[in-house]
Amino acid sequence: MGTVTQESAKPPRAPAVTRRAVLDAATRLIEQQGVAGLSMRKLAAELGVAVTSIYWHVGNREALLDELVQEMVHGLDTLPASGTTPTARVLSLALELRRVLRAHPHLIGLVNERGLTPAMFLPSQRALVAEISAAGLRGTRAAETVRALQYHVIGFILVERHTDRSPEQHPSAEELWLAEPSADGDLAEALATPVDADRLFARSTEALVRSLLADQ
Amino acid sequence: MGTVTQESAKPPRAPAVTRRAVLDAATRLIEQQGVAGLSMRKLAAELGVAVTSIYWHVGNREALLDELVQEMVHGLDTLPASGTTPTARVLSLALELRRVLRAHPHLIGLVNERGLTPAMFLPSQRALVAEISAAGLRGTRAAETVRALQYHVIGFILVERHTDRSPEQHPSAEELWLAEPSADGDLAEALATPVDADRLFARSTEALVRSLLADQ
DNA sequence: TCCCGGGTGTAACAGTGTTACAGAAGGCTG
DNA sequence: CAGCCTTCTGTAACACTGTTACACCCGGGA
Repeated sequence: MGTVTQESAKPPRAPAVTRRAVLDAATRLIEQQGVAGLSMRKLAAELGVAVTSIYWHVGNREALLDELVQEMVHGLDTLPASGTTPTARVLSLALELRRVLRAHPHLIGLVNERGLTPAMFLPSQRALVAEISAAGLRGTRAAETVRALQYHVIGFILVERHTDRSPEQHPSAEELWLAEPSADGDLAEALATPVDADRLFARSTEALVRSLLADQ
Repeated sequence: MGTVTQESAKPPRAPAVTRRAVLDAATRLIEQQGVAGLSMRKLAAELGVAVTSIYWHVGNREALLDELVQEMVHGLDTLPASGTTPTARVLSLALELRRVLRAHPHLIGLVNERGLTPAMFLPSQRALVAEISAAGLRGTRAAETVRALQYHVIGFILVERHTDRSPEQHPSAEELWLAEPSADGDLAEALATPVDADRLFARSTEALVRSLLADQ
C-alpha cells in the first residue's frame, strides 16, 4: 500500500532505474524545458528505459508532479526573519520568500493547480503572523495585513515568472515609451529602461509594509 | 498577403464557416474549459466542419490565440479615472483595471506568453503616469511608482486567477488555522475565514498608493 | 522444480497539432 | 461554351502526447 523503497535491503535484481532517479531526471527536464517539456517518453529515454518502467515507479505523470510539488513544499518549511524593527523583519521575510520561490519558478504554478497553496504558505504565513503581532496589530486588521502581504509577494513573483518566460516583448516597453510624447522626459526615459525586479520588489514591498504597519 | 475579410463583396460560395465564427467559437470553448480545453478538432466539431477549414481560416492554433489576445488588448484601450484627490484617482484606476482584467481571466496568461504585456498595459500605464504626474512625482521616482502599482495590480489578479481555478484546497486555510494554537484568537479566526478579494484588493492597493504618493 | 512477485519491454489505444493532397463550386477570361 | 483560377472543404496521414494490457525475465522461497 505504501511507497516502495528500493534502497531497502532486498533488491533482487538491481533495478535499472529508481524512483529517486526518475524524480531527479524529471526535475532536470522541467528546469530545462518547463513543465510542458516534461514527457514520459522523454523521461524514459533520458534514463535509458522503457516508458512502462517510469509508470511502475511513479504511477502517473500527475503523481510524479505531485511528488515534486510535495518535496518543494517541504523545502520551505522555515523561513528566517532578520532585522530589529517590525518593518525590517517583515520586509526580510518577504525578500526571503521571494528568493526561495524564485529558485523553483516552474513549480509555483503546479502548487496552485494541486490546491496546495495554503499548505505551502502556511509556514511563511505563520512567520508573518508572528512579526505582525509583534508590531502590535491584532485581530481582523492583522489578518488583512498578513494576506495583503502574501498576495503582494506571490503576485509579484507570478508577474516575474510570466515576464521571464516571454523572451521577446514584441512592441517592447522601451520602444513604446521612447515613441511617446511626454511632458516629463525623465519619466519616459525611466519607463523605457528595463525593470530592475530586485529593486522594484524591495521598494514596493517596503512601501506596502510601512503603510500597513502604520496606524491610519 | 494581408488578412482576408470574408465579409467583403465577393463570397463565391457562402462559406460554411467564417473567420469570425471560428474566433467566437474558440472564445466560447476557452471560457468553458480553459485554454487547455481548446483543441482544433473540438473547434471543428463545434462548427460542424473539418479541421482543415479551421486551419484555412485562422492558420494556426497559435495564430488563433494571438488573434483573441489582440482583440482583448484592443478592448482595454481607455480606462477612466474618477475621484478628486490623486490617491483616489489612482485607486479608481487600479480598481477599474482589475475589473476589466477579471472579465477575461483565461486570456491574461496568454497575453504574457505572447510578450504583449507592455502593449496591453500601455493605456493603463499612460493613465497611471498622468495621475502620478498630477500628484507631483517626477522622473525615476514616478516611474518606479507606476511600475510598483502595475506589478501589484497584475500580481493580485494572477493570484486570484490561480486560486479561482483550484477548486478544492485540500488542507484548506480554514482547517489549518483552526487547528493552529495561537495567542491572538481573533487573528486565527480571521485567517480561517475565506478571503474577500474585493475588500483585500481595495485595502492593500490603497495602502500601497498612499505610501507611494507620500514623501518619504 | 515450481511459483511468486518485482521490474522491464512491446505494442497498442485515444487524443493532440499539423499538413500534403484531392476535390468541389463559383467567377473570370478565352 | 470550355477552361482556368481562387476560395474553401474534406480525407488521410505524420509525429507526438499520456496511458495501459500483456508478455516476459529473473532472483528468492517453498
